Amino acid sequence: MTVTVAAAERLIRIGEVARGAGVSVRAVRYYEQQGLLIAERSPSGQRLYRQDAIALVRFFQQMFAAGLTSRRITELLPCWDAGHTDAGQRAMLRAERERIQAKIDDLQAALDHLDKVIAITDTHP
Amino acid sequence: MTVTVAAAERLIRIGEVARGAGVSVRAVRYYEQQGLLIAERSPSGQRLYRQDAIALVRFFQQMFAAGLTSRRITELLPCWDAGHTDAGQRAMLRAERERIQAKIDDLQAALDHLDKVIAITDTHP
DNA sequence: CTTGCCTCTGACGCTAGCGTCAGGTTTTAG
DNA sequence: CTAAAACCTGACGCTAGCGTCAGAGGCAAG
Repeated sequence: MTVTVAAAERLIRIGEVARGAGVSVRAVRYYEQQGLLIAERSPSGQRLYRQDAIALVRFFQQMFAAGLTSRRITELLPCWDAGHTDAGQRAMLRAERERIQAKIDDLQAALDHLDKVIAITDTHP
Repeated sequence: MTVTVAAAERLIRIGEVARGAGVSVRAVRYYEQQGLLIAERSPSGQRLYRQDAIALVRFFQQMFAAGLTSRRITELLPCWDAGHTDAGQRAMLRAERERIQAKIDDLQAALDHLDKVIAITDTHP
């Protein structure tokens, strides 16, 4: 039989989350407003986060950079921190994966294009 | 001695440009407003383009997808269709190149991240 | 001539992820 | 105790690449 002793995790405030993840405080509040990041509240109303919130915010940034909306991220969060995933969510994961791959290909093509221009302008000053 | 006979190029109207490049008519007008695409005008005021305008619009789309603004594209256009490039423009070209490469790397990291999640949700339904 | 499609010039709307003030409370350092 | 720093809730602003409607003119076909 296993006894779980809750290891009284140290909670951090919004400023620490923001600095830790390299975003603004405003951004973190925005994530909460969008339902991405639920925070506990201190008696006085201040937001309290667990340390892994920092990693989570970094993850949000990465997904934003990949072109996902906050809406999509909320829909996919269950795949992330819970074991529960239904068929629809797995399909969405794959769809986003394909979108990102296509975007990478587009960017690579643009890069090749630019490189050709650079080669011309360098040999042809 | 060479005599150049101007091969009376057939000019096309905005609709044909838009359909050819797969964008909206509104988009083409917007490009003109941003100084990306200069058009002749018919006596009645309609825009007239050369056929290579289609390829140019496709190029704009590619650069937009790569994260360049219309402003940047106008600044870099001289590198493109003229032989004239100064040091500043070549530096900007390289800077944009680096931005795109960094973006590709970020997207690849996001893709790898998503793939790990997909692997977990697939083996762990 | 008129029907129907294309084009024109404004000009306002939209989205998404925040930035940025305003005005007030809370926590912390000295 | 007090001042600074951090936090709170609204709420408006911003950017960029268009979408979209309004109202009016242009152009080939039948």
